[in-house]
Amino acid sequence: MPDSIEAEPAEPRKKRRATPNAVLREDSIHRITEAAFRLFVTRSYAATTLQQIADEVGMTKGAIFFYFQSKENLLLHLLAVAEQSIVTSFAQQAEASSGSAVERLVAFFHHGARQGLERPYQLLCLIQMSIEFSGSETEIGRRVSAIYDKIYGLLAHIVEDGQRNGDLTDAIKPVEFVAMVVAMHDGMMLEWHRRGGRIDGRLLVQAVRMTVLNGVLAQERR
Amino acid sequence: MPDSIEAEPAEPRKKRRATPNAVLREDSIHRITEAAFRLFVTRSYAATTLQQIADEVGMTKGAIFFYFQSKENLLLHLLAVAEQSIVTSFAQQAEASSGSAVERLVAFFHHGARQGLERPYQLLCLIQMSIEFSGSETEIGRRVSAIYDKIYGLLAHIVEDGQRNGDLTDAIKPVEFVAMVVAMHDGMMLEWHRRGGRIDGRLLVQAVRMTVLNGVLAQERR
Amino acid sequence: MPDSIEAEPAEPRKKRRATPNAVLREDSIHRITEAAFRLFVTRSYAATTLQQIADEVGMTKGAIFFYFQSKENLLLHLLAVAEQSIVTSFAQQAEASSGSAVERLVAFFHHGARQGLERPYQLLCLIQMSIEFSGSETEIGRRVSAIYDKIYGLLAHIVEDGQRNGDLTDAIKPVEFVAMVVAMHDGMMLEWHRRGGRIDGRLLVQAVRMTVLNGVLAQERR
Amino acid sequence: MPDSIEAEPAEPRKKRRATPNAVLREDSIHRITEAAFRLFVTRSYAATTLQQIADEVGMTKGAIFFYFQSKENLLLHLLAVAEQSIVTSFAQQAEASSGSAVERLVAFFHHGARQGLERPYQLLCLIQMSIEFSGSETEIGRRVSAIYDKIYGLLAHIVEDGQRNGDLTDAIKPVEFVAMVVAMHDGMMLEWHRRGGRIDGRLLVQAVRMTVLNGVLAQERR
DNA sequence: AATGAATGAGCGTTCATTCAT
DNA sequence: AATGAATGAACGCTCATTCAT
Repeated sequence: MPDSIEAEPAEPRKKRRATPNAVLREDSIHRITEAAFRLFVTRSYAATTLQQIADEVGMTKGAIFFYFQSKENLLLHLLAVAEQSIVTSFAQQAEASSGSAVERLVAFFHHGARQGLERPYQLLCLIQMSIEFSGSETEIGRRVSAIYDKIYGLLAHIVEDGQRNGDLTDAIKPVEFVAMVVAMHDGMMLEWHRRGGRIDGRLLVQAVRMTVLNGVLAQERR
Repeated sequence: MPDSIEAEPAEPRKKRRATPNAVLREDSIHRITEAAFRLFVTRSYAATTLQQIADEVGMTKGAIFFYFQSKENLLLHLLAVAEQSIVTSFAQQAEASSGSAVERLVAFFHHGARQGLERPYQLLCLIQMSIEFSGSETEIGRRVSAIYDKIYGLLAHIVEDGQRNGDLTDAIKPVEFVAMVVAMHDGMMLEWHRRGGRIDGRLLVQAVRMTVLNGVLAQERR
Repeated sequence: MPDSIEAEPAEPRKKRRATPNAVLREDSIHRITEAAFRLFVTRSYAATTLQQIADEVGMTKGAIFFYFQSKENLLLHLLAVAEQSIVTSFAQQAEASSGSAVERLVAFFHHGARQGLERPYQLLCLIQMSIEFSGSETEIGRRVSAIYDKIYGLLAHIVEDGQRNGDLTDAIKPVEFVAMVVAMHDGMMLEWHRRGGRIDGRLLVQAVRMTVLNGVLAQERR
Repeated sequence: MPDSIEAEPAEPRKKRRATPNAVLREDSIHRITEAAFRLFVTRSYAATTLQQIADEVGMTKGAIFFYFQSKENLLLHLLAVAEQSIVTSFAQQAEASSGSAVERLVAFFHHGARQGLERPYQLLCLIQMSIEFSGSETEIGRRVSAIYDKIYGLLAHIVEDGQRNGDLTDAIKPVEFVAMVVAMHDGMMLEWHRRGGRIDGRLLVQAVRMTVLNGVLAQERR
């Protein structure tokens, strides 16, 4: 049950006993969430209708409004879920790690790759919305920005450490370094999605990792 | 007049010489095209209304229908323009080039960067639509795929040359190599757009180019 | 417990004595009734949702359906309550009265004023619904008309008596006389409600009563 | 053409020549306005759907949105029209009048009665909305309040004059006096509407006027 | 006695599109 | 060459209503 970790939408007015109702509730929320992740990623938020989501899960639009109070709120829920299972979990891992900066950067790519394979739509949802709402002064725009700022912050920390220790080349300034790392990470995910599975995700990750570490020049030419 | 090269929409009812009318016509098409590029990129195709485009250029929706016969057709026109000024021009340059594979790959990044700076919305439009319509079985989806296949083909050619010559490491298979190059290129553009100008485009390009060439490891650690 | 005299909705499944349950039942019905009176008057029937009523009394919509079987039925209940406490009580009083026609007309205004002060929403509900459903061929429309016909009948009786006895001027025909009395009575209540308490109800009643009795011309000008 | 005096909704973006289009425009606006007046009065604003209005005028809902941008805006337009043809015209008349206070009060009733006979739905719309939105903190609520305040002001002026001159009894305070006049005026209109034409409007007006002037007591009883 | 889940009809609104002028 | 009027399908959303528990 990878998704809907700690789903927190629309608290019911009263206590939540472990009744069949509570189970039904969690299940419905989970199914709507899953369907929304997939559709928002494959057709964009604006082009996805609630009817499509409802059809997918075999409910009516009304059911979606019962659990989430609006389309926007549904997306905000998805963002919270995705942030939790992707960003937060990486943050915890990065904090706990005692590896070098390079190891932690590689871990970032691996973490992304693993998430991308296990719950591709969560990661892609984050990326997709960061494009669809980039710079938009809506609540969603602000939420997405906040999530990305968190990622930037985590990576900046690692990069500064690495440059201080001499693990990473000083030739690139931290801000651009971080931007580049995110660019490669997101670009990789999008390219994988664009190819619609007609490319081996693992090989792509490997290619990106090798390139980031060593560059593309053949050994002898350096 | 960088945009609207080879505008082919809405044949005028009578053949026209370079009358004032024809000039007005070109100008109207050009203005609509520019506005559409910008809006489709910043708000996505689905979320942009023809009214917004019409407002932007001071015309009515009817005028857009007069020149382009549908919203979809307008986007197809944008794709043709973008393909022309970005892909085709790169193809010609790559063909003419006598440099090494690495030099030609670097040229790809530089070409993208130059386009990104000169007409950011054209390049971003291509990328954005490749996401918004990835895998969609519409005419637009097919058109976008065709353009990307063209890019993949051009790059594959360069990479194979490079690996044959020993310019590029053999450690990565051509398909994934190309995917990686496109991923980095597009990721870079998106990250630049995401930051909304709060990052220096030139520095970002430089960071990506250096990393692609040499990797991130400090010299002594290799 | 002024409201909900003769509550007749939703017969309980089993005959109940005055058990705690029956008390709870009466209390719930009473609270729903009160809230509905207030909301139907202040926001109109059409614009009031059952959710708003439910929120007001701290129950769920389901509870309302348990006691009253539909929104329409809830309003019919309100009308019955209002008719009982306003029209019927006035009828009894008018019947028992041995005063002159004028005294009984004044009593009508005073009765209305007293009801208006004690349970303003019941009286206003009647008036409001007579406007909202005037001439509508629904059950509610017919119910409201019946209530008003009862009022017209009572007043017509008094007026005819008064004109026969010479208490009231013959210059006005009974039907229009009654219409005028009701118009003034209801208009007064509405004006008081429109002013939202920013006017002294007692002074307004006094002004209307004096005018109805003596007119507005200063004594010496008559 | 009683309604739509100076209709000012949705200014077209460009110049308005006296083309057939402009005529069409005025006609469509006029027909929608008329239908809306009637339906909002007979079924209330909340209970009237735009579909009903569209059906009435043989257009689609979209046409209503083309001219008025929302249901609320349509009502605001109605209020502006009604204010113009009822309140403003009375204000001009009252200003120009050189009669006594009593004559001007009678003129108020006659003005209302004439409006009520010529364009009953405009006057009733004002009254109806003053009930439906009384005290509501919406734009409509504020607009309606402003209109009523204007009426209160006009009448207060007349009453104060009258009491100063001794035309009107001093026994009633101006504020309550005005409230009473409005109450009788509106109550009369509502009663007439409530009876749905089953009563002679002229006789009702006469009854109210006589009562207001002389009261209901027979001459000899005073 | 009352709830929470879910429905379905219909609402106000949007928007690509058509067409007479 | 371009507009303004109008459409119709579909959208996000609301709400009275049903029902198992």
